Amino acid sequence: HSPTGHSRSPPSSSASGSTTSEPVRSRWSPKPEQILILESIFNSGMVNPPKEETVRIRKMLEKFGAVGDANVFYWFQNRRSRSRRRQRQLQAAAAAAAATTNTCDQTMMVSNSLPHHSGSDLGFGGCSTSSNYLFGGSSEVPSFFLSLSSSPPSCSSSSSTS
Amino acid sequence: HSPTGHSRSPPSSSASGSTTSEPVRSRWSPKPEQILILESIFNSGMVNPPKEETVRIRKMLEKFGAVGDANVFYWFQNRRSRSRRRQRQLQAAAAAAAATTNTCDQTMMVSNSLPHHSGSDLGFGGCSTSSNYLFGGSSEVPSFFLSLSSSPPSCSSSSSTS
DNA sequence: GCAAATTAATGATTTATTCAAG
DNA sequence: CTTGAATAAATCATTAATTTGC
Repeated sequence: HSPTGHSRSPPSSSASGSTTSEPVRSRWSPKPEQILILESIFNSGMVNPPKEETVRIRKMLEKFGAVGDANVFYWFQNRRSRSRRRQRQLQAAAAAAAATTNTCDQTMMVSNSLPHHSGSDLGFGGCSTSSNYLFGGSSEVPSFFLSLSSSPPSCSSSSSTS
Repeated sequence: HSPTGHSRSPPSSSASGSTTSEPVRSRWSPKPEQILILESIFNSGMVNPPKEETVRIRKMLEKFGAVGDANVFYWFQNRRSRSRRRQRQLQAAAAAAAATTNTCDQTMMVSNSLPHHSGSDLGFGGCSTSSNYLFGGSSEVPSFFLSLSSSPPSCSSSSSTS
C-alpha cells in the first residue's frame, strides 16, 4: 500500500568506519556518536522508523561518519530482533525457574541482607532494577535465590554484624 | 565455529548439556533457570565468586541440568567481561557524543531521553515504554522502506560462497 | 609489548510468516 | 488461491575485543 515510489534500493552502502583514513571496510561500523543517536531514538520508542525518518536519521548520522539508509534500516531491524529475543529468553528463564523452584530443597535459604550494591549491573533485561522483582510475590514461590553473600576476602563468614 | 582445539583445561568437572532432551552438545548451554540463578547472583554483587562459592553455585545449578564448576567459572568470567565492555562502549559513546554535541547545532539533542540520573542507566535492554518526545516530526505511515528482500522464487543464484 | 589465536558482537542476508488486495 | 509488500526469525560473515605465547 501507499506506493511511496520506493524502488529496490539495495544497500547503497557508503560505509566507512573512520573518515580519517581507513583502508577498506566491507561492513559499516557505527561510531560511538552514531550508536548513541541510534540508541536514543530506539529507546524513545521509535523502534521501526518509516522510510522518511530513516532518511532523516541517516542524514543526522552522516555528520559523524559515512552511512547509508540501508545501514540504518539494518540497524533497527537487528535491534528489534535482538531486543525481543533477549526479552523472550528472560521471560522463559523466569517461567522455567518459577516452575521448578520447588525442586531446590534447602539449597539456599537466602538471607536477604544485602545492604546495597552500587547499582551498575546492566546487561540483561534492562527493566530490572534490583534483584527482587519479576516474581516477587507471584504465588508460593519465594524468591529463593538472591543474595549469596558476597564473599569478598576470606571465606564465607556472615560478619555483617551491623 | 571452529571446534578445533581445546587448549585450556580449567577446573575439571563434569560438563554436559544433556539435561533434558538434547541429542549431543559439545558445549554447555545453560538452561533458562540456570541463567536466571546466575544472573541473580551476579546482580547481587557477587561478580567473581571464589572457588568455594563456585562449587556451591554449581551444586545449585545441577538441580536444573548437568553443569560443571568450570562452566560456572567461565560463565562469570564472560559475564564480567561483557559487562565491562558494555560499560566502556557506553562511556565512549557518551564521551564522543559530548565532545561533538556542540559541533552539530541541534542535530542531535536526542542524547538522553530519560531525565534525571547522571548518565549511568544503561538500560538498553528493551524496556523502552513509549516515550516519544524525540522528534516525532512527520511520522505517520507505519513503515515502509527499501524492500531489499531476497529473491526466494525463481532464480536467485547467490551460491553462498560460505 | 606485540602478534597470533580465540571469542563475542553485530552488520548484512536469507527464509518464513503475515496480511491485504485482486 | 495467488500475488505482493513488509517484517520478524534465523543464519551467515566480518569486525572488534580478549586472551595467550613469545
